[in-house]
Formats: sequence, structure tokens, C-alpha cells
Amino acid sequence: MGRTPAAASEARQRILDTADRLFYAEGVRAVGIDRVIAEAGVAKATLYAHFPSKDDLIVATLRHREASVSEFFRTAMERHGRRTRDKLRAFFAALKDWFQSPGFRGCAFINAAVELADPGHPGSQYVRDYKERFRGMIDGLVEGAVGTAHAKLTPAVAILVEGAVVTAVIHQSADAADVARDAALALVAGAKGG
Amino acid sequence: MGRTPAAASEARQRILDTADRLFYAEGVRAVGIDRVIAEAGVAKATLYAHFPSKDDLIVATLRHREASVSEFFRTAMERHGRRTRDKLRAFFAALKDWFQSPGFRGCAFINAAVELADPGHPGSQYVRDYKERFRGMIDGLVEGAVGTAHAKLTPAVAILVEGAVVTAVIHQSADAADVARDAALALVAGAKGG
DNA sequence: AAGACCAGACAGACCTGTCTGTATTATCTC
DNA sequence: GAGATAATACAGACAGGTCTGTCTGGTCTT
Repeated sequence: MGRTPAAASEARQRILDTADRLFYAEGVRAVGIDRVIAEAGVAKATLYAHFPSKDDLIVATLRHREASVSEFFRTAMERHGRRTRDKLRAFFAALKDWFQSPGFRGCAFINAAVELADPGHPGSQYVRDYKERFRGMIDGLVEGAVGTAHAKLTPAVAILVEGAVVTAVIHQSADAADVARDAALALVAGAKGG
Repeated sequence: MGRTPAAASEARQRILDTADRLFYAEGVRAVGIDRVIAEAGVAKATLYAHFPSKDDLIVATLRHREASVSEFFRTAMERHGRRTRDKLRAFFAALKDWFQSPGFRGCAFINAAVELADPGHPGSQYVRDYKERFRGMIDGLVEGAVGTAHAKLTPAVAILVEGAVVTAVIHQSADAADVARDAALALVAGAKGG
């Protein structure tokens, strides 16, 4: 019995897809292993052969989701980028698409960090690292919009994005994307002008 | 035996204080009734006499917390208000105080909404209502800062505040308060100038 | 024969909510 | 004052379910 069988296995992929879906929709604490294996059509032993514990599965699910989130924004921005050449605008348009997508329930990483509560949990650590990478992407957009690097602008835009996500999920509305976009563009215009 | 004994009872107050503390620190799902009654020094029957179910206790705890949050911001802003007459500045200073306070773990209302997951849960509904009231407070600050009412500014500042809270709890840093303050002031200045 | 998988029992802990029974205190009646 | 009544709170057993994680055994494919 291999401790961690083939990395690219059908069962493993089914587990990850199912766990991602359930964890995002109902929360990592609310969904139990039994639910995951039932809906993935997998034996419990198989799950534990691939993921030593539920905590490991949670982290693997976050990693799995990061890939799909990046992919979503890449294609959505490309789609919007045809009309709006400004990448920052295209990003907020993609953000709004996300808010309006069925089953939207906010940022899976923030949700996981909130649920795990313990900052030392591997999942919480992963979320911090992910947010660093996310901020790096924002930084690229801001630099493209403002011309030069601007140390103070990126954190502000990142905060606007986080706030928009939280507001959208609480109020079940996509309006926050427009509000955040206008605020970000105003800040960019201010940084360029002054 | 009254179903809901005296509204102002010592046991009831102990339950609320304890539940508020535990729920905020570890999450409403992670903390069980047994923990609450043990740390509150209360019999289980007493808890269920005051609160018909855990869900009811959660909502009561949120209500209880709203009072203390309002009180915190009122006094903190008053303290800062002596130096900075600008109420918006005083608010962000208070926000930073909160971020730096021991045991800070973000917004209890957002956390609860994330954990409950279901938008129809009474707790989630309470959170939505609370955020409406919170936005009303922000609106007062913005109106005071910009002179006249400004429909587009308040939602942007509210989003900055939400984003700052989330960023602060994820990165365990109070810097987000300063970033959000500067961004809010820039937006206000832009609204006044243009 | 070996690796990967499925099915499901099992242990031990924890969950919410109900129930029995007792102690304490305040109030009302005589 | 003395006794009765009712409200409140205590302690803790209990039911029925769920949780994670382990284990046994069978199946299928290569």
C-alpha cells in the first residue's frame, strides 16, 4: 500500500473536485469526510490513502482552487480585455462576473481562514501565502494602469478588492464590484495627477 | 417554569458573555454548548431555558456584540477626536486600535455569516441588517467630512473598511487601517475638489 | 502477485437537546 | 412569624446522531 498513490489518479481528482465544491458551498467544518466520499463515489480508505488527514485535504483543496481561480481570472480578463484595453478595468469586470456567477459565496481562502480560526493551521498559512501572490497580481495591474511602480497604491486596491468580495457575499449583490472599480480608478487617477 | 425567564438575569448574562468570547475566538461552529455552559458555570437546562436553541444563542450573541462594538467605537473615536477633529480620521484611528487589540480576530459578524454559510439562517439575516446600520454610521462620517451628502462615497468607504478588517486579520497586521484611511481621505478630497 | 480501489464495520470522541431531580430564593397567604 | 407556592438555577444522565480515522475483506486490472 503506497502511502500516497499516483499523484494523477482518477479517484484523487474526484475527491479534490468534490471536496472543493462542498467545502466552498457549505464550509470546511460543516462538510464531513463521509459527505465527501459519498458524493465522490470513493472509499474512505482511498481518501485517507491520498490525504493523511482532513486538514491535509483542506490544504490540497485550497491549492486546487488557486489553480482554477487563476484560470478564471486569466480567461475572464482576456475576454473583457478585448473591449477595455485597461487591464485594471478588465479585472474589475471579471470580478463582477465572479460575483454574479451561480453559487458565489465569497473568497474560499478567506472563508477557510475564518473557519479554521487558528492562524497556525496549515490552511491559514496557505491562505496568507496565497494572498501575497494575489497582491502580486494586483500590483501588476496597478503598475500597468499608473505607468510606474507605486508602492502605496497596490495595498489600497487590494483592500478594495477584499472589501468588495466580502460586501458582495454579505449583501448578495454584485454592485460592490462597480463601487470598488470606480474607487480604484479614482485613486489611480489621483496618483497620476498628483 | 417560564420558557424565557427574566431578560436581565445573572445566568443569562454569564451565558452571553461567555458565548460571545468563545464564539469570537474560536468560531460559532467550533464551540459547543457544553463548552459554553462549563465556562459560564451554568446548567444546561438554564441555557436552554433562556435560549431555545444554539441558533438562537448565536443570534443573541451577535446582538450582544453589536452593543459592545458600538460602545467601543463611540469611546475610541471620542478619545481620538480630541486631537483630530475630523471624525473620519478619528474613526480610522479607532479601527487601528481595534486591529491592535489583543485577541483581534476580525469582524464577528462577517465571521458568523461565513461560518453559517446559509444566507437564510437568522444569524446571516442579522448580519445583513447590522451591516446596513454600520453603513449608516459610515455615511454620517463621510457626510461630516465632505460637507454634503454624497451617495457614491459612502459605499466606497464602507468597502475600504471591510477590506481593511479582512486584510488585518489575514495578515495579522494593523497596517491596513492606515492604507484604508489614506485611500478614504484621497477619495473624499477628490469628491470635494472635483 | 501486486497495486489501487470499493464497501462498510468499528472505536472513541463530540454534538445538540431533553429529562430527572435537587437546592435556593422570593413572594403570597394565613 | 410560619408555611406553602412558584421561579430560577444547579448537576448530570441520557438519547440519537455525527465526527475523524482505522481496519478488515473483497474486487478488478495489469
